[in-house]
Amino acid sequence: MDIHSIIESPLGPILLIGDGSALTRVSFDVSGRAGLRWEPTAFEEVERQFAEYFAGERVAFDLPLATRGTPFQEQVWAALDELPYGTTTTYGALAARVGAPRDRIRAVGAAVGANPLLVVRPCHRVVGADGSLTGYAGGLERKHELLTLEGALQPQLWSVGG
Amino acid sequence: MDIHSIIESPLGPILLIGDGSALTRVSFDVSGRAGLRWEPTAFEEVERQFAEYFAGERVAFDLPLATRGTPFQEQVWAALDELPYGTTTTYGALAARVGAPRDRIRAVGAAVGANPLLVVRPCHRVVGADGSLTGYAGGLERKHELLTLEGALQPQLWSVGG
DNA sequence: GCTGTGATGTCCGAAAACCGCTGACCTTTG
DNA sequence: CAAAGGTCAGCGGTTTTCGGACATCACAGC
Repeated sequence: MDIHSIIESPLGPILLIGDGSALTRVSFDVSGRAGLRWEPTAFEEVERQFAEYFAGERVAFDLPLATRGTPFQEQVWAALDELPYGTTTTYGALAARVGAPRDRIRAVGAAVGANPLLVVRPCHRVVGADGSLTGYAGGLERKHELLTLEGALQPQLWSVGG
Repeated sequence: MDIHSIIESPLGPILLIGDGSALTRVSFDVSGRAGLRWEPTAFEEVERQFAEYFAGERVAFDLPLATRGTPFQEQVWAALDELPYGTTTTYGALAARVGAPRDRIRAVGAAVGANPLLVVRPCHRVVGADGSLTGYAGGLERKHELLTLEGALQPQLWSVGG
């Protein structure tokens, strides 16, 4: 049975789920934790790193992670892990990075959308080809706030995210 | 990763599979153990009880079991566990026992056929309405020998089994 | 008796339908 | 001309649907 905890953040409560030795999910949707054991003490290190991140004092997470996806998803997620703090890239550039032809871009988008580790695995750093914030599991508003925190948004883009 | 072993019996080699704490499969088909760790010492107690059973000195197994099936299958398998040594029942009677109407008898047969724990979970004690041995994952001959060992076969039925 | 046949429930695998955090193109609009 | 909005192609994943296979049994016909 997996364990979970909920921590507070400037963007609202965050649900953390783990398998006892690694983090398996990070979500802004705190529902859907049926059958999980409540064990907040197991997430103290995670909570500390999140606090530092939201304070602008941490640019990368250093935590044991364990996620499971299809080979294609794992490939895309691995590429996500290499996006530096404070930068953005496009779905098209990400596709090129994993060697996917132009016609698989949308599949890449779906894989990004399936990312189970919000914030920690920075899928929020992927934007549309024209710089627009196209989608985010935690809501576009949170994507906007995360990128603002990281200083990745150009002023003129603020109006685009509208 | 699951573990396995193979033991010898009067009916030929038997494949045992376990999850480390319970028995998950017993089969006369020793193929299909790819990716399983060979760990015979973990099955010493199982082997002992099998030896006693085949020597006619044991009428019931007492082992930790762990099998997974659909709710319907679990229901049928639970009924199997209550069939006493040396007796037989019919698919129809078994169906009635789990509260299944006449029209589900064939489904009960399929569930019996999906039993992953041969011998231990005595699916060999289920015969046709007319006493014929209709089917067995280990082959009808072995079903016949098991029932003979248990003294459950009437002399006139020998000819039925062929 | 022996054989053939039909009425059914469950399960599995294959196939198909459907949905997405896209991007390029085209049309419309001001 | 620029910007906004609609359309569409193409792919991976997930869910749904569908068809067939059965460790049956009763009955009819021979």
